[in-house]
Amino acid sequence: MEEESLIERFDKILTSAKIYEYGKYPVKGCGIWLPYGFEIRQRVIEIIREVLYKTGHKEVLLPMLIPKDMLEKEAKHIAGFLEQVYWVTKGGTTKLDIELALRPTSETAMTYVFKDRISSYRDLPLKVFQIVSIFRYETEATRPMIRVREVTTFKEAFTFHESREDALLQFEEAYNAYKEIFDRLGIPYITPERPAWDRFPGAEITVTFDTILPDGKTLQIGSVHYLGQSFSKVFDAKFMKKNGEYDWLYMLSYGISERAVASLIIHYADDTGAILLPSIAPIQIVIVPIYYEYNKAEISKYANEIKEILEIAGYKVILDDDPDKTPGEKFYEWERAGIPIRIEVGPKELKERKVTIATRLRNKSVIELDALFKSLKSALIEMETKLREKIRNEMFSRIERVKKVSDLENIINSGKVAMFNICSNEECGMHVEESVKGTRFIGYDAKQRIKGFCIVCSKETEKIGYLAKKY
RNA sequence: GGGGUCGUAGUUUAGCUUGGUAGAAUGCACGGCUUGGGACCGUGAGGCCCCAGGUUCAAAUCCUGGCGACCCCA
Repeated sequence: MEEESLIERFDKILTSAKIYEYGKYPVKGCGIWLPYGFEIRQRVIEIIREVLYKTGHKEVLLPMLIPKDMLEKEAKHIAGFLEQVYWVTKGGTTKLDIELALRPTSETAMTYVFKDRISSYRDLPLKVFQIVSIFRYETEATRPMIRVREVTTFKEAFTFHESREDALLQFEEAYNAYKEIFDRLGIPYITPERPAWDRFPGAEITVTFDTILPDGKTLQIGSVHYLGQSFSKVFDAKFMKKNGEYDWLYMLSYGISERAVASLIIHYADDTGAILLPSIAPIQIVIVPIYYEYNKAEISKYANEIKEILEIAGYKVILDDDPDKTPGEKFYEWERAGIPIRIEVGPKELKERKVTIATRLRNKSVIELDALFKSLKSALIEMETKLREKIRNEMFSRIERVKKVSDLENIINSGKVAMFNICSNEECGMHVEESVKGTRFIGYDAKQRIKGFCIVCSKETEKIGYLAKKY
């Protein structure tokens, strides 16, 4: 029998935990967020928003339709997207004079809108973002949540600056904001700076956040682009400097999509299903009462009592008192959904004023009701730290240091990402990429420096590069 | 973009080779009995067999095209 692929496994979790439905709605590359998945998505968005608000970004909302001439202004940009744009060509039966694109990304619309709202350096810097659907007619194989034609959750930020230096300072800030977001989400990552041939169309610098999935393939979960003046020049987006001269705006754009949710679910899972970090889980605790006919009322009362005190303490808790399901069935159901803590209360607990606490990692203990808060707190903290550390260690163990080009293939084939010294000569990067089929030179580590010699040309270098298979 | 595998009930699937309009498990509804790790018994609903053509007296089954899913390769 064929081994189950990572994507099939992922899809099963999405389905069995009732997070997301994919492959059923009759439009290729479109998924359905189910209520529970929507809540997880909301939690992720909440964290993204919080970090962006905190760092001075304002939220806006622009139209989804972009006129053809607007989208086509920046030549490299449109060239990069040409084959992936959905076009609205008719209104009813009337053919449109100017065709409208469903936004594949919003650089052009943002530049158009904000050029008239910025007239002086005093208006700068300006930092905005929106969370919207974007559309890309993917020609490659689509995949649930990680390669879709309607990206339903695209957080795209745009910033405008008076100088390259100022924009590059913001680049650092954006990088740090993204670090904070992914750190809080518990998604480990590497941050390569993309080689010239693999940059975002229209960008001068592209740094991405990539996570390495359990099969050794990387998934890009975030990106930061320095756009320079490429968009502001074609839209003639000028501002007046302090000295009275005009200059075009310097711009950045950076994005995160629902791939953040996907990587969470892929990283945090076991054979039973999803495992959610207590800090992310929409529901942290589920109470399962175990009652018999003779004591149903008492158990129910006890369970409700516990629920109330947990709610007052600020936990997100539900009581599953469905009389038609057995406790065992509930155990499995909530474990599949990834709820961190389950509390079981039955006659034994009632009699001694105790509760049973079971974690998603299947540690069970019986404790006094009086000790509930203390035990819960430590159980949640322990889960949170242990899980995060485990996932982080697992991801970094999928990176292998390589010294020779001839070793690359073995490393890649063993399901790992290769890491090596490499110089900034583009040809060396291309050579690495071509040395193992199906791989991409994903770039030069944006931060990490190690003294060594270029894996290709042996020139002395401090740069670190990565070769990987990509999703 | 190229190749492979596949598409039957909400889900997982049998049937396809050798044509005769479909069976199961699970889920769902109702009733009963139950409840400490996916209980059990009974009853019931649920299928344009992915779509469109073609071959045939007859197509889930054979042929062609399309749509969609998964995998591998560029």
